[in-house]
Amino acid sequence: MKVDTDESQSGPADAEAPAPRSPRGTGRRLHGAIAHKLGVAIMSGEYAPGDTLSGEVAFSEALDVSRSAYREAVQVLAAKGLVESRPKAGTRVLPRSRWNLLDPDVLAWAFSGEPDRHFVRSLFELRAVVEPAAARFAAERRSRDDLKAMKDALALMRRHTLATDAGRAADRDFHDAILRATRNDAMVVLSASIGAAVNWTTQYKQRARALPRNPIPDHAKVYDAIAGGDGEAAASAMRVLVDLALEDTASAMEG
Amino acid sequence: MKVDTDESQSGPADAEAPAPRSPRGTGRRLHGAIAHKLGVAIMSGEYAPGDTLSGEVAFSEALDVSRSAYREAVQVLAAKGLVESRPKAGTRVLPRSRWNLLDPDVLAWAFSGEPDRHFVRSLFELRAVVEPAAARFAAERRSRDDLKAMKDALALMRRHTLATDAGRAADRDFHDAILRATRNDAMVVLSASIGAAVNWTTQYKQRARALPRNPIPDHAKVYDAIAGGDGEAAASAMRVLVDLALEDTASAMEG
DNA sequence: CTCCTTGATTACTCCGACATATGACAGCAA
DNA sequence: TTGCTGTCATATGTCGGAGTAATCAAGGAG
Repeated sequence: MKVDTDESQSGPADAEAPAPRSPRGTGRRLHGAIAHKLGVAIMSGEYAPGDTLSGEVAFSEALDVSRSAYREAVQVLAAKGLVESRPKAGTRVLPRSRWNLLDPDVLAWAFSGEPDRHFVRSLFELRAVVEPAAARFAAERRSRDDLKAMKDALALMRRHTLATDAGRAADRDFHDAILRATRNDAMVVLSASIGAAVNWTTQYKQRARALPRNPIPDHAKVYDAIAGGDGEAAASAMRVLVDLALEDTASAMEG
Repeated sequence: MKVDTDESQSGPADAEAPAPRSPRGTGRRLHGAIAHKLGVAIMSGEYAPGDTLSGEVAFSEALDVSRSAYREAVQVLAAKGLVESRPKAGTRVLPRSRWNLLDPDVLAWAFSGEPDRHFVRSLFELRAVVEPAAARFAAERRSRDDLKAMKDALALMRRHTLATDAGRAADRDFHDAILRATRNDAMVVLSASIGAAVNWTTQYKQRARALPRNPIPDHAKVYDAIAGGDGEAAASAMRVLVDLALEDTASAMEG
C-alpha cells in the first residue's frame, strides 16, 4: 500500500496556481487530506490539548480551501474525539483522554511521524494481553475452514518468507484467520487495528537490521496448538510470538 | 470530569420523533442528530452492508435539511468506517468488518436499540481478557495517588451502594482509577469504551431483578491486592468481578 | 457586589453554482 | 461474438456567500 498523502500542501510556488488541472495533489478527497494534515499535527503535539484553532475563515483561507472542505475535515476529527467545536468558543483540541486512540486513522496519524515510545509500549502490552487470549478462543472454537485458512497462509509464509511483500501479506492473513476463528467481533476489530499500527513500526524494524531468527516455526507451533484444540498451548505459543515482535521493535527503536 | 458528549442517547421513546416539520431546536447540532439517526439505522440493520443510500439531494430533502448538513453527517459516519462515498457510485454501507465497533459513538448506537446478544458476549469476553490484565499492571505500577483515588471511590461505593446513581458513579471512578494506574493509554481508552457500553446493559440488568449479592467485598478484594502489589491476586479478583457482571447480564438477557 | 441586559464574535446552517471523477454505454476492431 | 476504447451522463466534491443561533464578555441596574 502506498501513502500518497500528497504532502505538497505547503508547496511554495503554487500560490497563483495557473494550472487548473491539479492545483493541489489529489491523492484522496480534499477534506480527507486536510483531516490527515490536522490529525498528524495534533498527534505530533503541534497543537496541544486545550489549544484553540484559529477560526474557520482564517484557517480555510490559510489552507486555501473553502470553509466547507475545512468544516468536513473538522467533523472527521471531532468524530474521532480529537477536537470539539462550540459557537463563540472556537474549535479546541480535546484532552488526550478523549482521543479515540484505537481508531485506525488516529493510529496511522500517530505513527506518521516519530512514534511516541511510551505509546508504542502501551500498544504492545495490550497486544500481549489480547492476542494470546484470542489464540485460546481460536483453539476452542475454530472450524475446519478456519484451520484451512491458517494452513494456507502458513504455507505461503514458508514459501515466500517474511522478506517479501507476499510473505508479509500471508503473515497478516494468518493472524486474521486466527482472529476470525475466535468468533468475537470485538477482538477482530481491536487486534486488526493494533496489528496494523504495530506493522507501521515494521518499517523501522526492517531498516534497522535483518530479522534475527526465523519466525516460521513459532507460527507453526501456534497453528499446531489451535489445530489440536489446546487453548493453553496456543496462548503460550502466541505469547512467544508477541514477545518476539516486541523485542525486535524495542531494540530497533533503541538504536 | 464528566463525559458530557451525548448521554441522552435516545431511549425507545424518541424513535418515533423524526420531527418532519421543524427539526430545528433539537438538542444536538443538526449534523450530529443526522449522524445519530443514520448510525442507529445502520447498526440496527435497517441498511444492510452493501446497500447504497439514496443520493445526497434526495436524502437531504427527505430529511428536510441542507445538503451541507447531510454531508457533514456522512463524513462522521465515514470517519467511523460505517459508510464510504464515491463519486457517481453514491454512499454505500461498508461491510461489518470495516466498522469501528470500539468507537464510543458506534457502541452507543449499537446499544440504542435492542443489543445483539452475540455482540454483547463479544464485549464481555474482551472485557474479561483486558480488565484482569489491567488489574495486574495496576498492582505493579500504582502510585500513592492512584491508591488514594481507588480508596475514595470504594468508600463512596460503600456509602451509597450500587442502587444509587452516586454509587454507580463511584463504581466507574473505581475502575477508572485502576485503569489510570496501569500507565497504559491504550488500555484506558479501550476499557473505558467497553465499560461504558457494558453499562448500557446495566439498565436491562437492573430492571430484570435486584442485584443478587453485594459486590462491594469483591471490589475490596481487588483493592487490597493492588495495594499489596500482588498482581496475580489482583487479576484473579478482577476476574471474579467481571464474571459476576457477565453472569448477571446474561441471565437478565435470557429472561 | 450581584444579577441582568446588551453586544460582539463565532460557529452553525442554508443556498445555488460549478468542477471533477467515475460508472455506463455506444462504437469500433479483432 | 468478444474485447477494448472513447464519450457521456450523473452523483459526489468543492466553492463562496448570506443569514441564524448560541455563547462569552463587558457594562449598567438593582
